[in-house]
Amino acid sequence: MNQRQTTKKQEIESREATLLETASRILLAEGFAALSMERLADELNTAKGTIYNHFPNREEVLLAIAVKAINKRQSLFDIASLAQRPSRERMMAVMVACEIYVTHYPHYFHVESLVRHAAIWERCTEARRALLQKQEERCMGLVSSIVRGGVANGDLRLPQEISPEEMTLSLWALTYGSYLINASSPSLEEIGIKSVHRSVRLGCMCVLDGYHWQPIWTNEQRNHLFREICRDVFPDEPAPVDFHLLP
Amino acid sequence: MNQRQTTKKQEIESREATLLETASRILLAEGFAALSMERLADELNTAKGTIYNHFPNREEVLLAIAVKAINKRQSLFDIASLAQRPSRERMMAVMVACEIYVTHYPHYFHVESLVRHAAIWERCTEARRALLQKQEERCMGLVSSIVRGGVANGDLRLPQEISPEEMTLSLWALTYGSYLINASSPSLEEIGIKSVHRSVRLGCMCVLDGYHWQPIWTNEQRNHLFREICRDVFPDEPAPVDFHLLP
DNA sequence: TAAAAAATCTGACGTGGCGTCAGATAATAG
DNA sequence: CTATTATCTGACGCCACGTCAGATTTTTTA
Repeated sequence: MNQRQTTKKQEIESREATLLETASRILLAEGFAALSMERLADELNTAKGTIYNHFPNREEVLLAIAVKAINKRQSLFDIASLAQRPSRERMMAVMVACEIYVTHYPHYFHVESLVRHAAIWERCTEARRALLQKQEERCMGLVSSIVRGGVANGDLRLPQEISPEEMTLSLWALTYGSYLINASSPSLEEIGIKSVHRSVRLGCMCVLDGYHWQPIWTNEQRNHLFREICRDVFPDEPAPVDFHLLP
Repeated sequence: MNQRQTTKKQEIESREATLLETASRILLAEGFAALSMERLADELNTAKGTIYNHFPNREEVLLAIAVKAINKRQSLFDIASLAQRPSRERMMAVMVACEIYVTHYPHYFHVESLVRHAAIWERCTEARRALLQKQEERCMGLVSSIVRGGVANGDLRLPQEISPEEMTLSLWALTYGSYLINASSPSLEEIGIKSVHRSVRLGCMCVLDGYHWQPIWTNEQRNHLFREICRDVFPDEPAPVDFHLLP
């Protein structure tokens, strides 16, 4: 009896997981427009009403995927910030984490940005939105902690008027902005940008150097460390394509 | 006869303008969801079919607004890059242009980012998309030209491996990314970011300083120049709120 | 100026997806 | 084995999209 009870609950729970996987697959293969509740119900061999038992509307399904996405991102950031390395290398590990995320989980990145649009955001429940916000803040917090760590042990002397959070925002904006622009302007390469990844790396390095975060590396050192971090800090993730920082 | 001909054509043309104004108004006041073709037809006292004579679908109306938006942005960039000032000040003028754009034409900024999403982008005609792309590239080009100018007269010595376009991308990504994050995370201020404008200014300055673009300014000089540029280069635009760069 | 031709406008119509809900079915309790 | 509760179902009402045959207006032609 008790066994059956859990069996039923498990069935419902596992359906939710399958549902999100199916939705992700459709989204990745055919885009947002193709993701209809009818379609989802069909593919899951269930009725539309059942889907609505799990999510109050279509947008909320998206948000649920976005939550999975940010959890993945957070786990990558966690690994990066726990690396036993000097502060600046930990920061580089976060950069590597971003690159892995964007390269190997592009649909996650896509959903994360999609879900931020008012048309979608506004239709979601406060509860799930809070979930996303909290994780977002936690990700930012992890990066800010690395900055704080750098300040604490003297690798970095942040100007009085700049908080660690503001430095984090700069780096995140640079990264996020670059990948968004890249996603929507396929012609970037035609106008002199060889690789977005390369640009993001150079841009972030410039900001870190700009604030004199020690040690300042040569290009050779950067490349070497980049590969080392891919290998040692993220042994379980396939390494992102290694565009050389040097030409 | 000829007079009448032009009269009719003018009517159609002016309708298109009214249409876009009405659409902008709805969009600004009630968001994308509220912008339906029915609604547009109603407000213009015309039939739905007539709207479809102008635009093949709803998304294309958005894109048309985005084209107006980017034209505005381009005109601001034009003014900035034509200023009779040292290269680095011209670059700061572009930063001011961005701030004016985001502050005083927020709906334009919003539409520009909205239109980039695949769900909308894909449904638009190639012709109009090309229009937007071209203007986008022109805006990037204006900024790259300022970088080139700085290199040409020795204010800036760009590292071998970095093209002017890559530097432009960094600055643009930092700006665009920051404002997007700000738009979708109203809680930024709670986590230590006093003002996005301030963060963007500091971030861009850090990049410019990072590449040693001369002259390097003190905070006082930055603030002073910022106000001067608002006043002298953009006398026709209301100045953006002047958050001090210093605390 | 009047009739014919062309351009433009119109709104009813077909379509498709959203979200609901009364009734059917299955699970659990007594 | 029956009653109660939980879950599932799919037909339904609704709304907005985009179309198109026919009405209306404008332009051309004679």
